[in-house]
Amino acid sequence: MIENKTPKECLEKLLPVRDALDVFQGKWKIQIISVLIYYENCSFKQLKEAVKGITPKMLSKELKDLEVNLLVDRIVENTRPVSISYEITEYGKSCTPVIKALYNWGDTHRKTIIEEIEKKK
Amino acid sequence: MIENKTPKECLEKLLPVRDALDVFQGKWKIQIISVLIYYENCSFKQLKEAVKGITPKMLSKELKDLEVNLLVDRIVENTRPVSISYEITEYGKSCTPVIKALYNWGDTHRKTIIEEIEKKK
DNA sequence: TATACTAGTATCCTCAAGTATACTATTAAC
DNA sequence: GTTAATAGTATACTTGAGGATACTAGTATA
Repeated sequence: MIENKTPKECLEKLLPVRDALDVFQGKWKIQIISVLIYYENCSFKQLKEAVKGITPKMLSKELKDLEVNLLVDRIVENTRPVSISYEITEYGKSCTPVIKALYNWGDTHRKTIIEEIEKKK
Repeated sequence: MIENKTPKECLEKLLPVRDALDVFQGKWKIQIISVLIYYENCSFKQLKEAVKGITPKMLSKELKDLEVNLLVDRIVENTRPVSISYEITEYGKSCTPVIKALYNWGDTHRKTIIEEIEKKK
């Protein structure tokens, strides 16, 4: 432990991280946001297909959570039949750096793990 | 949905994100890594205090997971009594951009939420 | 009228994450 | 030999995330 670093400062650095983790908690939210940033908007069905393995129940629940946090809009268009689309909000797009960081790390991590396995052979 | 964007490309962009999420899953790992990046190394007790709310059982389990993923080292020093410290590995430091992105987002998010509440008054 | 598609909801279930609390081994200091 | 500190482990429990499956409402189309 480095002595000039204080528990107080450590806690202060941790608080915003905890806030972010609260919002992104779980297996699906970041994935849904990623897909919506990629496509800008898409239907329930398209989301369900893009986020592999998610059940309609979870997708529905997670979308509601994301709406509450102002990251996603649910748009009902008055066509016939009504078409519903989910859009990333401007605010939702602010998640891009988080997703990019996760992408880069995940990409490197996969390569690192493969290297480790090769070494052990 | 933007037509020139393909489900295939979308999936490719999502895969590394999923890999990262797998490793960071849960309420505690990112927080532990954050603290260890801040302090570089610290004892079990210091970690327990820095990561507010974590129980020794969870901390112990999460540290083992992080060791398996090569992000953290458990160092036993042959002093008397033996002192044990947890260190972030060089590889573990590669999480820094992820944590910074989460920090920045969480910081902004808190301000955004406060603004929203003010608006509604 | 029957079939099919979209956008979900309803129900039941499992399991792992996380909590609460107590306890242990080792050593030091008094 | 008693108290205290560190580094955990043990046990019992709860809860919610997530999974599996089936179902519904609304509309279109053949």
